[in-house]
Amino acid sequence: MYALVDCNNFFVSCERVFRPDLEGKAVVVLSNNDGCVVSRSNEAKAMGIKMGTPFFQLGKYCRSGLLTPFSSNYTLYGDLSARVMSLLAEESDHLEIYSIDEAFFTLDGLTPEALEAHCRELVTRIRQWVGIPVSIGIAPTKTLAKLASHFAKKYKGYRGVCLMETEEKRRKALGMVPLSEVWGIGRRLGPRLQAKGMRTALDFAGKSREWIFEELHVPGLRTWEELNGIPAVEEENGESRKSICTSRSFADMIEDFDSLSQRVADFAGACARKLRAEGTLARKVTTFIWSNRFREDLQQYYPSATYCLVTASNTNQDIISAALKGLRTIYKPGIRYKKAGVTVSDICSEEEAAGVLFDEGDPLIREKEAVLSVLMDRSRQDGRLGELRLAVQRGGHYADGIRSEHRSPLYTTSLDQIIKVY
DNA sequence: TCTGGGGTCCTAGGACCC
DNA sequence: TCTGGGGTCCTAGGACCC
Repeated sequence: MYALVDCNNFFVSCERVFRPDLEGKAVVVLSNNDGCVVSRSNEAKAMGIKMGTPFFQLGKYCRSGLLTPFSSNYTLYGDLSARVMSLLAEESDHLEIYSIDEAFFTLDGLTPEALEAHCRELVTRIRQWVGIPVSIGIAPTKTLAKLASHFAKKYKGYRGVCLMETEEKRRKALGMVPLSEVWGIGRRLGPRLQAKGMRTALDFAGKSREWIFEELHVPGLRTWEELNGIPAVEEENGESRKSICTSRSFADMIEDFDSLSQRVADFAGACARKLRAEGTLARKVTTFIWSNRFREDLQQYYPSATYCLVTASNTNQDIISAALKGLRTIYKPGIRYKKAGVTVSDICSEEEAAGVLFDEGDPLIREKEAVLSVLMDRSRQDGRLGELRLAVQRGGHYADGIRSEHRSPLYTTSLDQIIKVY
């Protein structure tokens, strides 16, 4: 049996940990740039505020005090997530962290009832020790466990834990769930299947294997098997990411090459830093720039360019210069750009990168550049020095210049704040 | 005025090989 | 005049997830 732990309204719950006065009130957390709603309290959901609503449309609620908005504070959410996950790690045999607010785990040698009792205890403990409300679903496959956790969240009677262990419960649950709420059926597939007369997850699970494969191929068949109690979703090997992306929308549109290249250099620098942090290197660097897709009156343009390094690297110099080469090939004057980003891919470990046959670089220079990148990392962390960076970079935090007008303090990770709180 | 960011997997089609 | 068969690898685009 798989258990799925899902933190309820996670970002909002994180903000409430340090603002208990907001319990029972309508609260939303906004995306970067204070762009749109990405997390809602139950009260905000009840007001009819949808996921993804542009924040500027909620001005009337905020001004009248009916709604409290927060800019996103990922340092805070990451820290509280780590606390929840470490608690779960202590209490389970095999924990698979699926996202910032979700994790699967198994427990060997327990009856379903004992597992359910254990999960009830966990719900209580996580609420007491970390302050975050969670729901847990237990079922024979991950997709069913996800469904069970939705039930646990939706119906108070479950007291946070829904066990779906029998065939009877499975069929009953599937019959109640609209198809589009199933894990793996998204906003395209849902309507498409509905048009074919399917309404609930049970309708879908009742189709023949052949029909599903013909219509939906491998991914659809996986979902179908999972709903029918056959495990088909593998664990993701979280060890090595296959790509790393850093991108931002700008508060204002950018037209000139120099400003854009400063941003791209900073995004590339952030990608290089993320590579160094996990001890990997990349061979491909993709630069992309986007015009403003909401401004139909302006010319649209969404180009990207990939530059392949001869030798995999994670130094600021290599990644930034590759990203700028890409930018030069796609930049077109006269377009007003709203967003840009850099993705590094074809990622390998240091051992794999070493011993390349046709290595064109000078090893001594590479060594020096690697040392310089490490010094740049340190200069960012150590406020005394000021930030050491390449002249082409804009500097400061790469997220500077985007709106963040409702940000909460770094309650758990800034020493000043920790002293205030305690 | 203001509309997010970061991932994964699969498939089809093209380029290339012998 | 007539022009095969069987592979692999890469990429772009589309679907999904949080």
